[in-house]
This record gives sequence, C-alpha cells and structure tokens, in this order.
Amino acid sequence: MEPVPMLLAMTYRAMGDQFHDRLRQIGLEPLRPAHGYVFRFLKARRATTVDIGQHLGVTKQAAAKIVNELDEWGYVLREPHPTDKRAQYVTLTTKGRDYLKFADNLWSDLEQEMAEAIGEDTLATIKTGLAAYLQHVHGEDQPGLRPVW
Amino acid sequence: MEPVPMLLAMTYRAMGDQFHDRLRQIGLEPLRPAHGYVFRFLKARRATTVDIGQHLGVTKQAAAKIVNELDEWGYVLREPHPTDKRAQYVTLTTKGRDYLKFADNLWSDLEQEMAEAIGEDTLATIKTGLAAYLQHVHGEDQPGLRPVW
DNA sequence: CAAGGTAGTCAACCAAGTTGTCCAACCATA
DNA sequence: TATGGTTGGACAACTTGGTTGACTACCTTG
Repeated sequence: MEPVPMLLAMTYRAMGDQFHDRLRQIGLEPLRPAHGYVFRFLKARRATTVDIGQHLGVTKQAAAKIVNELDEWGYVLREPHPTDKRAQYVTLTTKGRDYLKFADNLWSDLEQEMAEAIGEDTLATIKTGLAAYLQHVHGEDQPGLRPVW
Repeated sequence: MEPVPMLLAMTYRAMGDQFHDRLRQIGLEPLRPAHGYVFRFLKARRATTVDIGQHLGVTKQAAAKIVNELDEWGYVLREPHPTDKRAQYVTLTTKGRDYLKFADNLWSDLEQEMAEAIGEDTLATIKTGLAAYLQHVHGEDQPGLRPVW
C-alpha cells in the first residue's frame, strides 16, 4: 500500500480535477483552489490580507496578489479597519458569496458520491480521523493549506 | 467540518513538513517530494522519463528536469532501452536506493505516530478508503501526484 | 515504404511564489 | 510622552518550477 501522503495527494488531485471539470461543464469560470479557500475563510471571519496569507500558507505578498485578483474580478472588496488605520478588512461581495454557495453545493455533491463509493461511515471516519491528526500535530493553529510540492 | 479536500491538503502539508524537518535534523539533504516519488516509482518498475512525467502529473519536459537533477546528484542513472533506440530507462543507483530506504523508515515512523494519535484501525480505514475512492474514480490508471494549487 | 506517432532535448516563456525594502501606523514601556 | 521595536500593506527584483512549441531520431502500422 502506498504511503499515506501519496494517497492524500492523489485523492486531493482527483477530487480537485472533478470539481474543476464540472465547473467548466457548467460554464462557471473556474478559479484556482486558493481563491475558493479564501472565500471559505472570509465567510467565517473578518480577515486582513496578512491573515489570509497565514491561512493559505504563503507570504503576505503572495496573498496580496490573490486578493487583488479577487478584487478586480468583483468577488471581494476592501473596507477600512475600524481601529487600525494601516489595515483593511477583505470582505466578500454578493458575487463572492454566490460563488461560494455554488461551490459548496458542488463539493457536497462530490462528497456524496464519495460516500456512495466507499461507504458513508468510511468517509466519516476519514474526516474525523484526519481532523484528529491535525489537532494532534498542530493544536489550535492549523497548518497552511498550500501543499508543498 | 471542513470539506474533504481541505483536510487532505492540510494533512498532506502537515506530514510533509514533519518529514522535511526530521530529514534536516538528521542532516540528510532534503529533496523535494517529487524526487522521493520518483524513487518510489522506479523501485517498482523500469521507467522512462515520459513514464515518470505521467506518474507525477507533469509534462515530460518538467520530468526531464527532475531526472537531470537526480542524475547530477548521483541518485539515478540512465541506461539504454533494450529495443527502442530513442528511449532510456531511468534506474536507481545504490545511493538512490539507500535514500529511499531511509525515507521509507522515516515515513513509517511518522505513520506509526499517526496510528498512535488517531488509532490504528482509523488509520487503516483512511488508507483503504482513499485507495478505494481512487480505484472508483480512476480505475487502473491513477491520477498524477502533483496537487493542483 | 510512406504516414503518423513517440522519446528526448533545446529554447522561450509564464505563473506564482519568494526575498528585500520601505513607509505609515501601531504599541509597549520607561 | 518620547522612543524604539513591531506590524500591515505596497512596490520591485528575482527564483522556481512549471508550460508550450519546435525539432530530430526512431518507432509502428496500414
């Protein structure tokens, strides 16, 4: 049996490819994974570019590029930080929230198909197992999302 | 709970970081993941640069770069293909096999620690579950290893 | 044996990061 | 409250690790 990281990488790739293909089939412009992760991150909290960079596991400059793109494309906008005049909160526009909602549906479709393929309980074990491992290794501050290739 | 791909990406990153850190601690030069995957691939079969590219999920030119590096560093060598004068088999040197053996030990240490953290049966379920999903989606020809970021 | 496909290489290019530098604003503290 | 260290954001130069395209030599098949 292959080592765990290879299984993780291949599964990640396989799911991502499927997601991407279906987005294109539908005609929605397929952003990169990082963009989607930013949406999901912003949905749950107010965040600055620095926060986003940390969450993705890249430098703040790299995060700034992504935020700029999302801004140009109309998915996010920047608003002044209430107390810190240097900082800006990045927030989702309606377009951004709509995209996220659509992507969420697509993801849960894919996850449902995965459940049918390998069993609902197996999928549940995978999710809780991985989450527990992450908790064990990193505690509260989760690792960056970006896979090191 | 986070969607599956995020869990996969974070766990991949977390394990890879640990692996990398320990390699450095020991003083062994830490190659990139792709190099290790090439070793593992070559251990099981004779392969050309094109085969390797396909396995990694990159173009043959990108694979050629990696093979060149491994050649320069003494981990692999090229030998003529017995029947096809264009092609070359890439094969592991002793240095390459030694590195792989060492890495394998380190990986099984990490996997053992994972088993202790989340339970041996949970880990086993994760491995067989992911493998089953890959089988279900791709059949025999597995997807490339490279995570699309 | 002609026509199309394939392995490997060279070269130009590109995307997505990085490091380094800077400024304005923040914050702790003595 | 002055001050020295830190932080958010931006700009620029550079590096990395890929891509596409073109070409040759060789293979394969009708």
